[in-house]
Amino acid sequence: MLSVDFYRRDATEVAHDLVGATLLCDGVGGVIVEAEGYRCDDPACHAYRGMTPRNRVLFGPPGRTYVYFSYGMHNLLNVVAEPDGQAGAVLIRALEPTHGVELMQERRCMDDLRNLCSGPAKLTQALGIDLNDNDRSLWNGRFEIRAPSNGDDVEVLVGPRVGISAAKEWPWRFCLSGSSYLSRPIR
DNA sequence: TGTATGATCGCCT
DNA sequence: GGCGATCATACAG
Repeated sequence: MLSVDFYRRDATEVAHDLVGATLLCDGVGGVIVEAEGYRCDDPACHAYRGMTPRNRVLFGPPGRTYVYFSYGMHNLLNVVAEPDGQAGAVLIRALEPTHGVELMQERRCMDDLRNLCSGPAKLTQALGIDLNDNDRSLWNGRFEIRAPSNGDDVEVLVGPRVGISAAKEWPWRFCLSGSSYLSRPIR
């Protein structure tokens, strides 16, 4: 189990270190194979233009969920991560399904493991995450993030983030090398 | 009160 | 590779 201090660091560092960890929601989930960091000094970060009702959780303590609704139909899951006095988060973009695969297949209406959690909106659908899961603790109840087991050799590839219009080139997307469960390949 | 805009996905060509 | 779906949010007037 990761301590709160793990999340009390720069969001880009936390994003890097979350690759290889296991994310579970009510026991359903898998290994994080893709994550992106968003810091408060970053034009693509929701916290960049100050606090609003939607993003207020970004300004609260690290180690909580930030879920928001996008494109009129998708929920996206973040983990709040920042040093004291800042605001930032890690977008969880893809999982390798390992726990509760059948349930995820039902929710996604498909069997293909590679398509179950290979995108930020796919994985929230597979794990049954919606706006009600915003601002939840990672230590009480529904959510759990387990560190990679000791000795696991995690090779992480770095590249530009996906789907944003600002700060496109900043290399704050982190992927598990060789994974076939990414939302898209990394160059 | 009105309008533009998405940290996307899946289907179409 | 292109595009439509579909609506909460943010911000301007």
